[in-house]
Amino acid sequence: MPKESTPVVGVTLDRYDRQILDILQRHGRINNQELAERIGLSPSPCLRRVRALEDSGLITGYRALVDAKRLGHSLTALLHISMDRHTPERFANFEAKVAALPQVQECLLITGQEADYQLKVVVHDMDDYQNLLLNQITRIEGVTGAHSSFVLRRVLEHRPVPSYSDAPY
Amino acid sequence: MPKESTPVVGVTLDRYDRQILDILQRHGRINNQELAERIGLSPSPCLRRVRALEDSGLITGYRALVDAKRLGHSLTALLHISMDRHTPERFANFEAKVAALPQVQECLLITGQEADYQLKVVVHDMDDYQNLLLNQITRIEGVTGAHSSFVLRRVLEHRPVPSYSDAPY
DNA sequence: TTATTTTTTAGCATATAATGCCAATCTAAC
DNA sequence: GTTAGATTGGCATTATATGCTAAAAAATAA
Repeated sequence: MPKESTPVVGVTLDRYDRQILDILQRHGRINNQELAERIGLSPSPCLRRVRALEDSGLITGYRALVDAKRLGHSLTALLHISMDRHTPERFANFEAKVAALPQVQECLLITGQEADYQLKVVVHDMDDYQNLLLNQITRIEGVTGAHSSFVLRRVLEHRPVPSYSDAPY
Repeated sequence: MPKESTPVVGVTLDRYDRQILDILQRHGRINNQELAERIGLSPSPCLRRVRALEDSGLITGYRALVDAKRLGHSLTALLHISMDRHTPERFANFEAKVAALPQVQECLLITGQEADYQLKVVVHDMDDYQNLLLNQITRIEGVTGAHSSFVLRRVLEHRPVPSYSDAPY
């Protein structure tokens, strides 16, 4: 085990792996040759490491980012949802209904007395939002409350998860 | 303009473009040949369209997704921050300070009386969180309040932005 | 420290994919 | 229908990914 390696849950990363993760989180479609150059390895071991990170499940996928506003979705909202009862059935049903709504970008189960879920939704305009909220979301069984915040500006988004080396231990 | 096209702010998309956007948002590293097959075009026009979507700014980038938990970040929190004054200087300073913290995955300026910003942060454990909150974030000039929610489970994440055709108009 | 084992690498050959070009096809307007 | 413009498919070329092997590096044991 190299001295610079980082033992984590089932994975051991050295500085090459950390660099790969960092670069791919910023430039997900970089080709293997340039990635290899940037981390200071030749292409073949570099590719082997990328494949290993994918196979290990540490890299879970790749996504293109699109400009939602330019696609016509000018409104992004955070929706905090409260449920009446905290039973697995209630939750499972809610989650299935929400998963069927393409406007829902994200759904997190969270702690807190004010809400059980936070949804992030994108819609065309306020009319669409009202329709989504009143006709879709609040009609899901068990939903007792909904509180909306609107995103005025996206200051930071899609930032890389820190490598362990960023942490102060 | 083809009959199936979708006029948006400065962009006109037909079904091929919409399919490309949808597929690349799910499989950001798919190769051009397979992408071309899936949308029913030959590779060369397919690639030309992808480049056009990138050049137009509709596709803003690509990201690898990593499993934060397996990287040692077992705690994800949503942090709602209130500011004393809503001046550009206050905001700019806060945003710069927050951008320097690698644990901050996302920072959104939002509406609402309870908070001005929502941060999404990932940390190793509750000790780290406490340290981040008390020693870093609440010490930023102008921060008057912070309220934390913790993410219990990620139900949905990184979903594709709906193509316009998903909308009911 | 030195010898031995194990792991990882670089380089090359081969397979696969991306890119640029052009004739043919399709679309939209007249 | 006819024409003008845009888009496509196929091909040649260039670039990249992948698999293999010998060499190098790292880890382990003596």
